[in-house]
Amino acid sequence: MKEKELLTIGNFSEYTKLNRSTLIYYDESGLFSPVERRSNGYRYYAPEQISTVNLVTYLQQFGIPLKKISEIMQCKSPEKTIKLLQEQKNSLLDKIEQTKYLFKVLNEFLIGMQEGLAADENRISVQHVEQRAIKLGLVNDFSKHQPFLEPFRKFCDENDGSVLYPIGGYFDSMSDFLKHPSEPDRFFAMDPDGPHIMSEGYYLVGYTRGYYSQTNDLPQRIEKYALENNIVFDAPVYNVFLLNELSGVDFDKYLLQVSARIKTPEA
Amino acid sequence: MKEKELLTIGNFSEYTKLNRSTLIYYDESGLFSPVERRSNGYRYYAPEQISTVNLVTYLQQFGIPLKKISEIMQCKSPEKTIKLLQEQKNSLLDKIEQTKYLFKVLNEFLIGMQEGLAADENRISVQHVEQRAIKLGLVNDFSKHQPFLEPFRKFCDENDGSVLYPIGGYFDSMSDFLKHPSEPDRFFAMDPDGPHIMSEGYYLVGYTRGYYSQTNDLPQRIEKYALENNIVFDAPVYNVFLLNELSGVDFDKYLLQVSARIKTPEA
DNA sequence: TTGCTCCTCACGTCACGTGAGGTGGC
DNA sequence: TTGCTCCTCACGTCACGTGAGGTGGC
Repeated sequence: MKEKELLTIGNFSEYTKLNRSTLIYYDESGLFSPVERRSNGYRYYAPEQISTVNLVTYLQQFGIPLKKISEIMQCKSPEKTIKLLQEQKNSLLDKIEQTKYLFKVLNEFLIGMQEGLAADENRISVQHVEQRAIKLGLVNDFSKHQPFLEPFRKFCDENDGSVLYPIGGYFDSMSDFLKHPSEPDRFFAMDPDGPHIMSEGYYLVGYTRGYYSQTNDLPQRIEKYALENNIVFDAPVYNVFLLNELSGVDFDKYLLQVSARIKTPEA
Repeated sequence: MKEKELLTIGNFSEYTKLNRSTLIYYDESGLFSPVERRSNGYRYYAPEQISTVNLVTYLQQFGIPLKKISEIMQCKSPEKTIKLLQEQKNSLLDKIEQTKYLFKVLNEFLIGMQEGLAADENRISVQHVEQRAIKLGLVNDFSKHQPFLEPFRKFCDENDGSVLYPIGGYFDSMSDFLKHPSEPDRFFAMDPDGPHIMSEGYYLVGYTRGYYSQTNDLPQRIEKYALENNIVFDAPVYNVFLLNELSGVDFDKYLLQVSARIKTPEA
């Protein structure tokens, strides 16, 4: 009666949706074995073992490695297990937050790329820009021996090594930008949860192609355009690479967008 | 000047927080290589490559395998990349939902275990139970050759193989439970998002130890207790294993909790 | 010259998946 | 007897981590 209800590995695999090789692996590693092993080596599982192996699958999905799961199921202390599961609860919460964060980063990437692809890159023009949350870094110090590296590293360290949004350069004023266009006063991250804002309003926007930190003659072109069109700069100036490795362009053709805040034009 | 700013693998590893061996692996697999390779085999990275390798790290965290990342960064079609990233956005959303779900499952496990550990398992008693969301399965058919398996499988298939909450047995009435205590009328999952409810009210609650689907003399004990105490059963009856593989008890000592709804006692 | 860094194998790890080649059950 | 299922190796995969043993740079 009981015998008749035992399942071969093939059937058990069907019921549990686990691959044969997975079941064999679990058996060999001592994590989960069939109730019966015949002399010919055949494995036979009891129907109730479906629940048991389901439990293994859950724990695994909670992020617990098989070795630990083995320990748990051998462990004779429920208090220890509860403590471990409590910790796992917290790590699941962390994972949710982390994934939400990654989602927003990905979104920023996409927005940037699409903006870059749609950009009329040879034109300099006044554009109205919506308010946007960002995270400003501390003031950069380019006086050290390695102009680019040290400040950049510091900025990364400020966010203590955690993931960072696409990063751009920030200049307090147009004159700063003109003086040292590849040495921003600060770095900033396009973090939609950031504590600072890139304020809504009118910006003079221009583009140029090149590798990171290359600005070519764009600063001069922007300055000239402003002069010719009676545009008065406000502060600040933002630099962002909209197209880069991701966009299938060559490394010396990355698209830099410069947005310089201006005094509202009398329209 | 430019030369001076190149970084050895050790420095680059420090800046990027990536292990040396990871960088070597990326180089060997053609995913990401240093700008310069000297004749002695030394690798030299440009500071700007920090951004590049950061991008790799992002994509990886989005859940894209390295091989695909390689393709993306070689790919000359931004449209294709955008499409892929859009898909990844959706899969991140799915992952968030899935993790939230797992969090709730884990919580149910913990609640069950703690209830099981705190239970006064030799006593039968009337307990007030709060309302709880659950998911009821379809009506079981135990007439087939494999009494337990077929219905259980069907229940799992109803939720098309997705993760399931701790599962219990549901009986339409006390008489059903007494007639066939190990063949519930339906299965149910302790899904806090489930469409059904285990309604708030008074239940006669008892416990017994044994392997899955073992009820021992608990049905009779409950019946006797009810008779002696003038308790009138309402419907339904719920069976749940509170302590199992997870709790460090032997497999023949799992703790079954039976909760039978009763007519509100005149207190 | 010393000590540190870099190099290249080679092997380990985790959780399986994929055959090859052979036997067993109905 | 046929065809299907089961078995045991052995090797592959993915994304690295960890030495061993040796050379190079300052």
